[in-house]
Amino acid sequence: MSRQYQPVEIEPEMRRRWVEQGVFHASPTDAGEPYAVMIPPPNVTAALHMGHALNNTIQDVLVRWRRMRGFNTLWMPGTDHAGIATQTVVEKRVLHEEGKRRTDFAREEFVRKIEAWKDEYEGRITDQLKAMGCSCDWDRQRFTMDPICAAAVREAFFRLFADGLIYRGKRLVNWDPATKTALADDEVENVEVDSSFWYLKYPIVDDADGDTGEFVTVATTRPETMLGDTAVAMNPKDPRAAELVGRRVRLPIVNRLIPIIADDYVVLPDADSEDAKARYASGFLKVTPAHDPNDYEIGRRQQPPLAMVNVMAPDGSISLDHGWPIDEIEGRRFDPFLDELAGKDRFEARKMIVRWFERQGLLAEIRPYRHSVGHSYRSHVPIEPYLSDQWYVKVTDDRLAGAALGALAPEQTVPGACLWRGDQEATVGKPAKWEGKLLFFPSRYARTFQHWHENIRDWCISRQLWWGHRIPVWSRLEVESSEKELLERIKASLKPWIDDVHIRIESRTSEGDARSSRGEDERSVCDVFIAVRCDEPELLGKLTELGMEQDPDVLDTWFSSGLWPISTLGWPDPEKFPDEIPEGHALLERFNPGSSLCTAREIITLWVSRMVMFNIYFRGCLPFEHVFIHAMIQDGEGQKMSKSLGNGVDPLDIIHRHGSDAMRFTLTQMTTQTQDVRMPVDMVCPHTGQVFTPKMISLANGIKVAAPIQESPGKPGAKMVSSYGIASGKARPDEQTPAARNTSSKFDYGRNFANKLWNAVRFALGRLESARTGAGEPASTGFEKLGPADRWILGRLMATMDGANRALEEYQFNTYAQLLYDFTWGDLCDWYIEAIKPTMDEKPEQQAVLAACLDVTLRLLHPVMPFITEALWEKLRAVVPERSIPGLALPDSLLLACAPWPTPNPELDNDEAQKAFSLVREIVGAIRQVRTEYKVPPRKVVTVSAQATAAQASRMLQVQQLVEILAAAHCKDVGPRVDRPADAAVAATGGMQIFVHGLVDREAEQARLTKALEESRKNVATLEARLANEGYVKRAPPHLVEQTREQLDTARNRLHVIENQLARLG
RNA sequence: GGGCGAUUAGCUCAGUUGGCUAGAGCGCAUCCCUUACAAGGAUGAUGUCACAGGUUCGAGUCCUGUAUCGCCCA
Repeated sequence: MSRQYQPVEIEPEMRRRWVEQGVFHASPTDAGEPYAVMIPPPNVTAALHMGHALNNTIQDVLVRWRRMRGFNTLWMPGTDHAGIATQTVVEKRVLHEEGKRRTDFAREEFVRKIEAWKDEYEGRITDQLKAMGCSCDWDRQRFTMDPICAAAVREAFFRLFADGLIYRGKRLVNWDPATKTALADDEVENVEVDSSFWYLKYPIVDDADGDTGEFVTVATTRPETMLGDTAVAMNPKDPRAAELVGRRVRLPIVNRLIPIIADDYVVLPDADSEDAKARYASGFLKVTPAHDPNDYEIGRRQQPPLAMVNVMAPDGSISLDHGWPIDEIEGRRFDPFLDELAGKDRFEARKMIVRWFERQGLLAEIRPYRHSVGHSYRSHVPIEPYLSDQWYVKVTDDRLAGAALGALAPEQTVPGACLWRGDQEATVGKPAKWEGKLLFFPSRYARTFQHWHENIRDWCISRQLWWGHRIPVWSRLEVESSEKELLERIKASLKPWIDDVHIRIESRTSEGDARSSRGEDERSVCDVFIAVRCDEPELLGKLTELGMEQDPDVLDTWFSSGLWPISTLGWPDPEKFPDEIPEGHALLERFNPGSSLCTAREIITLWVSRMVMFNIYFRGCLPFEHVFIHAMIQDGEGQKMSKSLGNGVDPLDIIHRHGSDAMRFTLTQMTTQTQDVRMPVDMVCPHTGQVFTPKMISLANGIKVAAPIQESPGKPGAKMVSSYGIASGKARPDEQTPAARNTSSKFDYGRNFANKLWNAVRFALGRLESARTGAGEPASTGFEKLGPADRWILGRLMATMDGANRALEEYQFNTYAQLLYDFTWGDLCDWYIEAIKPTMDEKPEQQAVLAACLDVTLRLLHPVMPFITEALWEKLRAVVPERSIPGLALPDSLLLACAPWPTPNPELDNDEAQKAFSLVREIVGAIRQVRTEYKVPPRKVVTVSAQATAAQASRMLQVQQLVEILAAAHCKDVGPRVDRPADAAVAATGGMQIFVHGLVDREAEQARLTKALEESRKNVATLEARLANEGYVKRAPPHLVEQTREQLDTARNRLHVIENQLARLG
């Protein structure tokens, strides 16, 4: 064994063994209670960073722990296609490298490019996870767009469609004009923006449509949308309302006559209000139902509903071709200025319109205003509320959001809010098996979950993208006098597939449809929608034959990831995939419902919610019962590490320098109940190997990142590319300027620990081996002879086992790591091994205790440090084949990864032994202090004697040998009549006085004792004050008062000793 | 605007029903390459626990308010 732990020398070999033995492969027929964890599928836009390393380390700790405990454990791996994110990344790359846009390619051709990207990154991500030691069932790896997952998506869509939970709606969506797609509410980021309120004057007209010379002044932050105004609203409480409501204004430029209406939503102006909106309000609100969600609602509240006029093209430019009323266009009553506006970008149009109003004398005022504006999380341009046809899932239905609320554990549910009242159909009075079973760790996140579902809105699932699951709906516009006949006709032609299609016919007369105003024969035009659940070519051919076209849009990525816990197991029909899932339905039945989900908090709404709703709806059970929400890893600047920012650290960089176990241990130790860990990142110069802090730059959005190109700190003129440079595409590494790896000194913690463990085992095995070859005595003899140190370490071992179990049970990962660290380093290495060094060769029972300690330590550490423990396990087995000791069964196993998790035996924890060893530590500490202060060389044995009562002396005698070993001392006399030799320094403990002989520096002694005296006096005073407090003595728990009294006795004793000694010196 | 969280040693962070004379790692100081480990050992120094009130015999911990920072939702 090498003197230093070298991770590279063992990690690949250990990985090979696990795979060879099939340790990670779960079979539904295996024994044991099932334990299933579904990986949050990393998206394939980029490689993993430290946040993913944390996420997966935690999962692996849980999974390996359960596996060792005998659970039938499945950890399902896979990746997510991440529709918009991946498509955007590839679009950028293609534009950069080929100078071409997506639209320069055929759809299939471009999708193939994205697939190639996906293959590359799926491979890289898998390699990263494997390098980390993740014990996923790699035989079952899935991808959200592979055939198995695609089948689940089609089935889910089909069922929701058939059940009326998917509908098509012309609604205001969050439209991203840059990527030309709709976004879900949670894909919109709100950003504070400096803008203005513009005050526009609209002329009031009389009954003959002539201007009256009066005006109303509307206040708006978005003047460009005025083209789509269809009303001006006032608060009914506004004193001016009585006179104005019901009259009309002429919309400038457009010359549309629009009514003044009343609606409570309008804010009353109040110059002194605390509410900024009231300070800026004019009392008149321009109502643009097609371009503002609030106006949309106002429009719907009116009777009859207000007209909706869409004034923009999908790219955000002003357009008359996307829902402008046909009669207005034909009538051409508007100002010629409108022709100039057409085709202009919305922000350009804003400026032009403001100037136009100014020229016409219709601009009353401009006031600067700061407010938050929704931006696309992907393209970062402002969102345009936009009227368009989209598919929605009716998640507001009680069967979806309601069920999610019902799943939440009652003890984590805040009462009083609207709650799930039970599924009347399914459960006749009895709660479903999933009700009240969902628990969050830490519990406060249950509230985020609850709040989300109480305020949820229908989920827009269509995305105008090429990369994703194509919406499985075929449609055609039909002209038919009878819907019934139409339905029969279609049914007849699709007869062979009638179970796999669901036909819906919608008349085009639905309210709010702009097309209805074009004067088509309303009663005869209808949309035929056919949802298809299979992908049989004949059926699809038939649909084409019927003139049907498949919806060009794809589904929101979260639709497929919402199905992840069941799609990966083959739902709805695993038997269709005998190659991938030879077990058929058994797999799904065994591992769904699942067990634990580990994720970050921003995913609660995006993903956790949808998995819960879908799993309950489709399978009648939960996807998992526990949700553990872990920290977000930030960079040194306190910014979230993210794939898109490119400020992440590649786990492979850390593994390269520190080893996988070191990384895992450090991350686990960082995982506390509070959130967000800051990780300052350094760079490693590829030219010199030096570690340095990189030069940072600020991006336009204020984010700080490492500059793309960095100078070598050690080699003048030499340069390198930072990981941000690579991720952003701003620099590309070559031979002269290679890529630099990142590192962080945080991981030294784990690396040092791994090295400590390595050396402890290396030393112990060396000694055990030589002992074996000599005597060959069975390990389990001589247990009646166990000394205080042996009994003490066994007690500590039991406490550590117990604590580790409890910590893992409660998802307290840092506690688990800390307990093992303290035991291994503090107890085992610093004290026990040091204590037995001189004696263990002669004592088989001591050898056995040591071997048992090593065995248990390796088992307990395995979930967090799988590589090093597996490697050491092999060596331990070779030297000590039988490691059980009386009271502690430690069954052997070829591989540690599937060795049984040990059970603590309280009988091995002995209070007396703990006390005895405390005494050792106290005396040894006191002697070491004296040694240090007198600069006694470490190896030099000092002579000590002690003045002690008979009882103390007797206790001292029992541990005398340990004291001698650990303090490098020779104990001469202990007893009541032992006096301080003239040349001795005094080490005062709570109980007795210890004299360290041969140290004659009187002044040093005096200084030392004076200092100790002060400390001691302070201590006594504190304790006396506490006991002098009547309230404390009367009301504090008696055992605490008793304890304080004991402490005071000890402290006084010590004080007297010091006083005496000082007096004698003097 | 609503919600959640953070503020503890120079740095990064623990501190689970109030009992603390507030801890760890790194860093710092002194000594030691003692045949497990210098990625190590021994010893030591370092804190108005953000601020202001309150409850209590007792508050880093509970309550109220303030400030600063972060995240989520509208």
